[in-house]
Amino acid sequence: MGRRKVEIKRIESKSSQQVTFCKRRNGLIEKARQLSVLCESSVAILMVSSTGKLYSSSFGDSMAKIIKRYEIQHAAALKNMDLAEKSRNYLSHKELLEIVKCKLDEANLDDASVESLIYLEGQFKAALSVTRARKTELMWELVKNLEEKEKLLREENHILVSQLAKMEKKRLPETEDEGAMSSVNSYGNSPPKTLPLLK
Amino acid sequence: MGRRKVEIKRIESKSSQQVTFCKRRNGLIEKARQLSVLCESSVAILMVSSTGKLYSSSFGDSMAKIIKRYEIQHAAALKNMDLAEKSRNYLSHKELLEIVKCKLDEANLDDASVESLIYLEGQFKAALSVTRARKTELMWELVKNLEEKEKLLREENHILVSQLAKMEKKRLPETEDEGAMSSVNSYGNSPPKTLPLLK
DNA sequence: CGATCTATTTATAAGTT
DNA sequence: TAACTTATAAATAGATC
Repeated sequence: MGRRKVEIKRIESKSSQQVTFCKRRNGLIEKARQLSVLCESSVAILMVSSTGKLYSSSFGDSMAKIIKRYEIQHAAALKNMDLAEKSRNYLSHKELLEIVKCKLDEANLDDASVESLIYLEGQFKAALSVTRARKTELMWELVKNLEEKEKLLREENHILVSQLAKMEKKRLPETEDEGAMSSVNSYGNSPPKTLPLLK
Repeated sequence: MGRRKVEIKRIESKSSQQVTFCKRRNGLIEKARQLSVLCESSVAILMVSSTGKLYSSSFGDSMAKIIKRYEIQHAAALKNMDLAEKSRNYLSHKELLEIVKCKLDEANLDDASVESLIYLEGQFKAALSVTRARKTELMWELVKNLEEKEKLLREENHILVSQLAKMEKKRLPETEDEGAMSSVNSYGNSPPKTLPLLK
């Protein structure tokens, strides 16, 4: 669209290239703006000229947000893998980085303010440990249950031992044998069929 | 450039909006490609539709490289600002990381390790996971121990109940009382002082 | 719906200042 | 060199299939 048709191939003349870059760069940005407005969408454009200069613009959301969005999407495939496991399997720097970025983004979608890297680290660890914390919690419940059972069983045992000792004494009153089973408390004579302890 | 002029403002009809998004998105991408080829430059475009779907394309360099370029540049602009002030101004974690990376660069870590901070963080997290795994492991040991104890205590109980039953019978041979404690196996007459079960 | 067509608008290459 | 002009290519809105 100009005085004559141009082939889409490298422009040899550096100055023409520069002019065209400038014109088309502006055109691209305007098109992006229009797309954003017309279609209620976010658009980000990054351009690096042949001389290495960077141009960027975004519409709708901020550049940071759009890029973050991209990275979340991009890392989505990796995010569910267990970090430690990946580590053990000799993850490359790049892959590990992807996972880490993803986790950070997950932990930080609302752009909360931060004061230090330690805070960030804390956020990160917290996010990481939610699932594990639940697992630990359940395990603790299990352990406590078992400990309770153990205590009850020991009590029951103790009572039984006492009863046995008493009966032994009745049968053989001369025995002075005591030791570990020296009973403390006595119960009624009828042997308990089952102590109402376990389930 | 169509049958009639359109104002650049939100398209009300969702379906028209969708059609326009699709057409102009393709147009934008083609323009980006042309700019890249004509002017030997790199161009990246990210678009998020109103329905939240992400579209991206890049020409020249890879998306990752272009974004990294942007982030480094962006961080460079931030690196001289006061950290605390930036914090107050709702710096995102990502931006903070950029600053830190910059600082690391300044501190002249060699160029290849621009990402070393994030990498280290990843490593750190991996280490954390390992620690958690160890904790879990120990907990499982604990659980298994407790379960073993429980089993042994139940056995012991069972034996004690049997013994009591036998003695009861000896004293009151006429009793036909049985029930839950009806014993199965018998032991020697001497009551066990302590069964060698626990610790 | 999505692809294709075409009347128009828009972008821009080259020319001009 | 950059800004303005203009002839023309390209993009696309709405229609049609």
